Formats: sequence, structure tokens, C-alpha cells
Amino acid sequence: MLIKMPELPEVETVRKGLVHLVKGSKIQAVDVYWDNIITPATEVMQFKEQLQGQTIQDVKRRGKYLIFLFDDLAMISHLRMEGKYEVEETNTPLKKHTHVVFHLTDGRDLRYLDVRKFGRMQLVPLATAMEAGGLKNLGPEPLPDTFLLKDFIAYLATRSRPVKPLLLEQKVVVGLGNIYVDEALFEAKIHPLRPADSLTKAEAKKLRLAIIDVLGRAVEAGGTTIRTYQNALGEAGKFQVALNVYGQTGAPCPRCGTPIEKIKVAQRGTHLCPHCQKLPMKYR
DNA sequence: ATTAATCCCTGGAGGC
DNA sequence: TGCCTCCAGGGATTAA
Repeated sequence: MLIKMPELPEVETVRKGLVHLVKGSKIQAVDVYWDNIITPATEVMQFKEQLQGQTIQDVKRRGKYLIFLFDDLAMISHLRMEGKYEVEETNTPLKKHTHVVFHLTDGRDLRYLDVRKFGRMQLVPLATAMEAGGLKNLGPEPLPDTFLLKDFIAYLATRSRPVKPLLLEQKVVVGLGNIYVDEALFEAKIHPLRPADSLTKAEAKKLRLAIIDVLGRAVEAGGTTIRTYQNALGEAGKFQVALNVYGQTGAPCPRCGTPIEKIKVAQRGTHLCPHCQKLPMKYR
């Protein structure tokens, strides 16, 4: 099973690679080949002009977002499904699906590639960079000290919608994508369609630990298996984490042997074990 | 205010 | 082989 989309663990690996390769580099000029990558797309000119002469002071991460800190402003970048960064000598031919090129003053380019063109970049003020744009209203990072059980329980109690789409909102906690949310719900033995406010405290406790565990293990794997920072940053699919349910339709559940089922939940493919993750009749 | 639906995109898979 | 249709999905936006 190849993991294609950059989840939080890969974004963190990309961030480290960017720091390693382009921190301290100065932008000479920017080329944009697909305006909709830039938010708002009507301000591509300003985007190019404002970045000219700026030095990359640091690269941060919040949830699945990257935040480039420059001298006078910041850039929020989301890779969405298939976005990736590469560093190449500026005379190297552009690969297909290259949409934004940051020409650096040292003869290299930082290039953004994205087959689906779903990724986005947005310039924001430096002072409020970590709360701007899509970073507004984000939930806590999926760590024991920031993702607190009491807050999780309180949040769940206020929502009646199914727990899976709630977790994908990035509001109760950040970092879960369609893959790891299925894995976390399986680990906690909770059906994706369970109304959030129907979870017991014991279930919330298990689910919180499962989320922290699944993403934490993936971060570790993502940090160890991407081989090089030489030029390809965050080339997707390099890390392998044992997936129990995602993409395992029909395969035996690792816990009980029941065939894994695939259903639709809020327009998303959803994998689960019908024996381990039971849904009471009243919620069907 | 909450929640569901729509949209953005392309490549790959499956049908014929 | 080639053409067609359908599907995948994060999050912003729009509708209900």
C-alpha cells in the first residue's frame, strides 16, 4: 500500500528538508505557472513582487500547513493531496506539473509541483503568521500535552454529527487525514458513523490515545524513511506504516479475522472492521 | 450556529 | 488499443 497524500508526518519531514536545504536562502524572483495555486489568485503579481529579495528565515509547521518565515512577511503553504517541493539547479528543465518556481540568488530553484493543483500558497503578515489564513481556528497538535482529554470530551459533547467527519475538520485536533482517521477509529474500536456526542468518556479516552499513537508512529516512520534531502522533498509514499484497515477492503481484520468493509461516510471512502467497530441500530 | 453539499483537478482504473 | 466514464480527496466556499 502506497501512501500518496502528504499527511502531518510527511509535512513535518518536508519542513525539516526545507530548513536543511533553503533556510537562509534569498529569493531573486518568482514564476507562477498556475494562478489558482496562489490565494487569492487575483494577486499573483503582488505575490511575485513581495517575495522578491526576501530571505527564508525559517520554516514552521502547524497541522498540515507549512509556514515560511521571511524578513517582512510570511507564506502559508498547504500541499493538499499531492503537492511537493523540490530544489534544483535553475538551469534544470522543469518537470511536468511544476506550478511555482522560487529562483534563489545562489543559482538554485525551490520548485513546487502538484499534479492535482489542489495545493495553495498565501502571503500573510509576519507578526500574525501562525494564526493567519487557514491557520485560524485550528485545533491542538496531536500531542499528549496539547491535545487534552477534558477538552476533547467537552468538544465531542457539543456535536451530534458522525465522529469521523468531525475529526477531519482539523478543529478538535489537527493532523488526521482520511487514512489515519480510519486507523485511529479502528484502534479505538469506534464506528466512524457514531455521533460524536454518543461517545462515552472511556471511548473518548481511547480515541484520543489512538490518535496520538497513530500519528506519532507515522511521524517517526516519516522521519526515518525518506532517504535524502538532496533535492526531492517529501516525495510521497516513501514511508511505510502498517495499515490495519485503510485500503484493506476484504482482508481479514488483524484482531478478529472478520473481512474489512469499505463504506461511504460524508463522501469519503471509509474502512472499518464490522465486528470490532459495531454501530448500534439506533444510529443506522 | 451547525452541518451537508459543491467545487477544485488529474491520472488511473474499469468497462466496452 | 482506444475512448469513455467514474473515482479519489483536503479544505474553502456555498447552501440549507
